[in-house]
Amino acid sequence: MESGGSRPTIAALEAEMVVHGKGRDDPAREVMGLLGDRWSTLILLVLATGPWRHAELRRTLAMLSAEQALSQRVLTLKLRTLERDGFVWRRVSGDVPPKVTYGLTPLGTDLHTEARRLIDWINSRSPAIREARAVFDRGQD
Amino acid sequence: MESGGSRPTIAALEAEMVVHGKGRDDPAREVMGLLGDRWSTLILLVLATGPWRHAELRRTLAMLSAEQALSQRVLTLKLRTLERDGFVWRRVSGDVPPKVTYGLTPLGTDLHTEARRLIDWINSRSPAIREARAVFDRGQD
DNA sequence: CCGCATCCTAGGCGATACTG
DNA sequence: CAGTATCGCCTAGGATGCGG
Repeated sequence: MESGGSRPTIAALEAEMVVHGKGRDDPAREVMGLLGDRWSTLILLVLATGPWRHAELRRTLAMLSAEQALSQRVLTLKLRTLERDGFVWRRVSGDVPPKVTYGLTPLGTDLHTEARRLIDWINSRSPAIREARAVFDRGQD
Repeated sequence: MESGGSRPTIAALEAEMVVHGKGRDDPAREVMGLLGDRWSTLILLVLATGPWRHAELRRTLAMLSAEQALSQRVLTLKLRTLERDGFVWRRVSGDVPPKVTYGLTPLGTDLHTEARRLIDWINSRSPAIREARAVFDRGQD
């Protein structure tokens, strides 16, 4: 395996591969993708305060995002993914009209805590990031 | 503001809004989106070992991802975004053929460290996540 | 070798309408 | 109220060819 990008560093990288995950269905890649999407981190943020019903959760998310609301369909999709991975639980009571409640599992609470650590770090660096952008844009004319 | 989803918890949420970021151009949301994409975390991983040239970096990324290589175009796009936000530097020497080298800035090194913390946590929980998926899929027939 | 322009496809996500 | 189906937009990102 020494024809392409052989380097002393390649050995270290191969050791890291396991950590990072290679496949497309790897939890690490998928969960990172989840946290990077439009709504999931915000959903975790709201559910961290306790259980919410679908419609109420949707209104609150719209309020917090200060943009337009997410569609009913998308909220269902996001919650379904979160539930599938074990971060969110779902409880149904009543039939018509249905009454569905969502909340964080212990695993979901932990995920929220971990994600918040990273988000807080990014926010702490946002002045530096904004400055870098300004410099970059100035150099690009 | 008391008609929609008013709750005791809404006050706590509004306090968090600032942390989480409201706008579309907020660094927190954008960087999380970056880390959630197909290649950026892997690029950080490789560049953490030292500076790399474009083509060599591309080959290595392809190797590590165990899938097909990312296109030249996409690598350039990703590196440009990373550079724009101050995580990556870019140095050109030579004209034809050009010789371009990329590496992590101190800020980029820190980002990699922070992101790794979250990725490591996810990996530590991947058995639980896989198990949740299995249970979920079984309940969905 | 590297970057750019062009073209194309898959998927994320919003809007709307309909069922139980 | 909650979920699903259908639609259509828009962006991420892959393939290819050109030019410096």
